[in-house]
Amino acid sequence: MAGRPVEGFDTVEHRQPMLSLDNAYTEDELRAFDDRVKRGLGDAAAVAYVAELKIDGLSIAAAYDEGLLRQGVTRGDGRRGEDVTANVRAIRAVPLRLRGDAPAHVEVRGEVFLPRRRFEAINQERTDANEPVFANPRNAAAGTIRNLDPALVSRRGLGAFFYQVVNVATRHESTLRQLRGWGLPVEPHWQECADVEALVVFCDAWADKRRTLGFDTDGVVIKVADAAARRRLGATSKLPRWAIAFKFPAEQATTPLLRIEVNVGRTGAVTPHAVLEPVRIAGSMVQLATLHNAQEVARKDIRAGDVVLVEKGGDVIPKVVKPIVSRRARGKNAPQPFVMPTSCPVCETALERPGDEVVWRCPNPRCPAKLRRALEHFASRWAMNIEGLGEALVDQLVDRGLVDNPADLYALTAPGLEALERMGKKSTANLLAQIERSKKNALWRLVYGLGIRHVGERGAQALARTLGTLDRLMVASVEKLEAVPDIGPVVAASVRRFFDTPSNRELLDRLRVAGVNTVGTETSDEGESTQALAGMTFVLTGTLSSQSRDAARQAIEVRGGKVISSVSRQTTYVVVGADPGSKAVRAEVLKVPTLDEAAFLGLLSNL
DNA sequence: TCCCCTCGAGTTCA
DNA sequence: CTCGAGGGGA
Repeated sequence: MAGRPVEGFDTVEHRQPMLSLDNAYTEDELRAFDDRVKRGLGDAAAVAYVAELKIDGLSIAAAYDEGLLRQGVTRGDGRRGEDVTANVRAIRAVPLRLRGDAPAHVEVRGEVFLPRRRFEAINQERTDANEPVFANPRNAAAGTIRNLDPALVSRRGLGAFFYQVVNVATRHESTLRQLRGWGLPVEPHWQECADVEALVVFCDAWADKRRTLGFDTDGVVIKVADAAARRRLGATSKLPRWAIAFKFPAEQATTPLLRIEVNVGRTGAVTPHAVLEPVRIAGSMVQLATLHNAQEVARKDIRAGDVVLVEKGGDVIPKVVKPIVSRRARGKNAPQPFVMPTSCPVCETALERPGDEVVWRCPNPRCPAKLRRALEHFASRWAMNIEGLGEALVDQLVDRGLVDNPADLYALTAPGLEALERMGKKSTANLLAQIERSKKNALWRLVYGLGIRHVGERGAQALARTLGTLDRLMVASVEKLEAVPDIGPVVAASVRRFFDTPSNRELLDRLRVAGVNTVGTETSDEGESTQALAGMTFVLTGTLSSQSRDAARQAIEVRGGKVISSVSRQTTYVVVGADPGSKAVRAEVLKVPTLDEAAFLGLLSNL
């Protein structure tokens, strides 16, 4: 849709062509530009520049007569653009009337963009309405500005930043101040750089910092600061010689997919992931990316040996977007479609896929991979919370045959542990103390730690709270289990099956003998405190500076509130920290009230 | 039976 | 964080 001429807009010739800029992709190219500028000016002294963030939107020219917005034109091909005046008027960020001492006739240029939050919200709405989503904020902004309905443009919530006054040559810094004085928005992070070294520092810093901004930037626009120097440098037929665009390294990259491997999870789920030729994306080297399941691999037709497009969006977790089919080898060496293995990569048991599920699983209860994952889960923070028992240690314990199931952890001894790599006296003592401490955990932690299918933290809490003791849980009939709040037929059957399995009963007997708590509940957190947040549900997103997410969660829970993981219309508040994710957007779409950190702390303290 | 709200499970890099 | 799917109310 972007780029295609839309019927209904007049074509307008720019009085001054809107030039594009030369690009620099590396520090070296930046220095080369500096050298050209110095040569052009005929002296080797340091040249001062102004660096501005390059907004990833669409360029626009706005003409004001007697201070009133007369016309808005898109960049088009640089010589002629489309008259989109009605839509530009509908952008709140663009003033209809200039303030202060604006000249009688003035044309300003800037960039119209869609803030990321609005972009996400609009795509969410489009998803809900079963409409195609926009690929990125720039396309969405372009689509919006070329839409024929100004009311819709207004609703979309476009932003704008201005950076140029046509035919007025002052020092760039004064131009920006002037624009602001007239009431036009100016991107505030621009900076004067005394020389090319300062430029390099600026570009480098913003390559990362830009992610904290609410809008997309794709680089830094660099201009010679001094107006007289700019005039002397002039322009080629297409490009000014006094400016350049430094482009940030992309958030996407293409890289060869070396091979597809499969992983075995705690539940036996076998999931494929891509092993990539390491590639730098958004500041870190990416080497692995999950492919979720065989269906997904087939749907995207991703093959080992393909060159693939990988991205790391707002999210941290990289994903394979698609194969670059045009770069796929042909003939004898052509990559072959991925074939899901039929047996477990670790224990070679034939994989099973129940009914119409998507996920293949290893059914072997003694599969070493499952055992490792199960032990890690048992020891994890939200289960038995045994600090120091992580992946590396679990591997050693299993490899040496010291641990075959969670009960074996309680039989570990100091000499046995000290024989392991990186386990001195101190680490050993700490670990044994942690294991000892875990015996006093609340019952629900044990129930959760067992890793019963479909029983997560909440399910475990419901079961422990309602049934009270492990003995009652173990013998509870399916009917009795279904009577537990939030437990339905699937979970009930899964619990029953777990406790009907002899090896599991044996495991529990051994845990009991070892002294692991099978009756009590967590120290009561009701009664003592106020229940000021009773009946309220909260969703947390982003990072809070005052406390960890767990602490925030506890703070809510001791006051009787509930913390849930996804936003719905029923959610009371969404607490938005720094760098929030999609939940903040969903809150906006669903019109759920949000609290910033200060408001959240205020709520907690005012009780 | 449908739909909305939740929960469970798997996941990357430094 | 996201996806898929279970639970439960309408």
